[in-house]
Amino acid sequence: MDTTKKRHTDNKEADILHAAEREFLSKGYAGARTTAIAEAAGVTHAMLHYYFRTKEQLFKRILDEKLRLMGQSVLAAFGQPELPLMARIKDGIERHFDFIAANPELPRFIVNEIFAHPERYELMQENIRVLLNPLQYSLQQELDESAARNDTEPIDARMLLIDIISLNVFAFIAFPIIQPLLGDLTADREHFFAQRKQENIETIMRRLKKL
Amino acid sequence: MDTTKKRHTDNKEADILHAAEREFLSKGYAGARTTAIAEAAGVTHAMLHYYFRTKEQLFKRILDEKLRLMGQSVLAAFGQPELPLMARIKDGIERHFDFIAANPELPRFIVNEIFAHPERYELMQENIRVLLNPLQYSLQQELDESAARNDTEPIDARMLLIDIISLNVFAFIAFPIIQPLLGDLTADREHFFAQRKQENIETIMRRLKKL
DNA sequence: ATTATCTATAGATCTATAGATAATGC
DNA sequence: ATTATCTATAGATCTATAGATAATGC
Repeated sequence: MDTTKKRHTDNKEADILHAAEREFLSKGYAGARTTAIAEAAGVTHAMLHYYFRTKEQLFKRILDEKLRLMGQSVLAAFGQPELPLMARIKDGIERHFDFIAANPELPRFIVNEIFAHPERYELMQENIRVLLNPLQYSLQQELDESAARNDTEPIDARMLLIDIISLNVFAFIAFPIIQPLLGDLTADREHFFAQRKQENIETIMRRLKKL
Repeated sequence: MDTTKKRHTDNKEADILHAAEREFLSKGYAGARTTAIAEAAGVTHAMLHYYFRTKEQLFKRILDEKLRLMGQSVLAAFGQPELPLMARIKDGIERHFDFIAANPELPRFIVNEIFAHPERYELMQENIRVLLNPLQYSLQQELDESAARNDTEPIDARMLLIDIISLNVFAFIAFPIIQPLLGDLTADREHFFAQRKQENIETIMRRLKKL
């Protein structure tokens, strides 16, 4: 029947997970329907509870996976130790931007669900901290050394990362709002985001530049 | 009974609107319950439908008001025509930041509900465009003149506004995510956001500075 | 024997309305 | 007479499970 998007495998558990991901990412926990997930997965509704027991447990599987993915994306983006500092940061901005561009629903999903239920986040916090702390410290050390050499402006590595993530993420999150307001600028979606990427690099490079 | 947060007025319609705002802003449309709104407003559930007919209509009242408020906040922030360009932009960043700080739930709410149902946005689009277009054009003109005098770097006004809004909004949206990761930095919430405000001003001023 | 799947339905909400009653404004 | 309010309930979902049946692996 539906050979279009979600061609079902012979693995119903995987089909359910895949359908659940799409449903939860687009509708959020409260808006998602287990019946819709079952239908999209091409299984009867009872199967969903057979494999995952409850809606909450199925959701937790998806959320945890996405949290880990989000943390790793930051790590992967900036973990190019062979490059000199400024090139490494520029490269990191691009990699992180590309990751968000490939997963534009992710930030909204995570931000919302953690806001709605902060307790869902508790178990993952430590994992993500362990993942990101080394990056934070090594980046801070490099920034300090570079500033000591008068190559760049001194800055807190955490503030720099928030700057980068803010610039990279927000345009994707807010696109449905700004698109109708900026018709011509956003008419070509690809081109608009290519411009945003360059703008973000330029903004951060200037933030670090010694004047 | 509950003299704490939502002391009810003698105006039940206003009480319902007030309770609906809190419920919708914190839970979103899908997560909000009309029974919870009625209870918080101290009215019987049927009154909600008497005044607003449906959940959707009540929601639309809140969403439209918030959309208008969000648009006006940008206009109000940057509409200080007596100041020279750079001072005006710096002042605008601060005003806009303070508005978000006073309404930290607003961006998430708007962004989510428009994403979930873009059609809800259609009627308001034109209003907001009319509101913001003059700002965009006058700002662009000033930026062009300033760049022509070699005082600042040339930039598209829309890109600059996206930069500012990204930086100002994202830390509030993502606070529940980053707080546990940056324990010491975010321990004092007020202080953290005061730092963010200065960081955003610095970043944008440097973006515009002629090197 | 165990695992996977289906049908049918319980039980819990949630939105919405019908219809009666009380309050209010001429 | 009109507007505001309450009680009671219809009707629609939605999650979850019970229990039967089919498929699978030794």
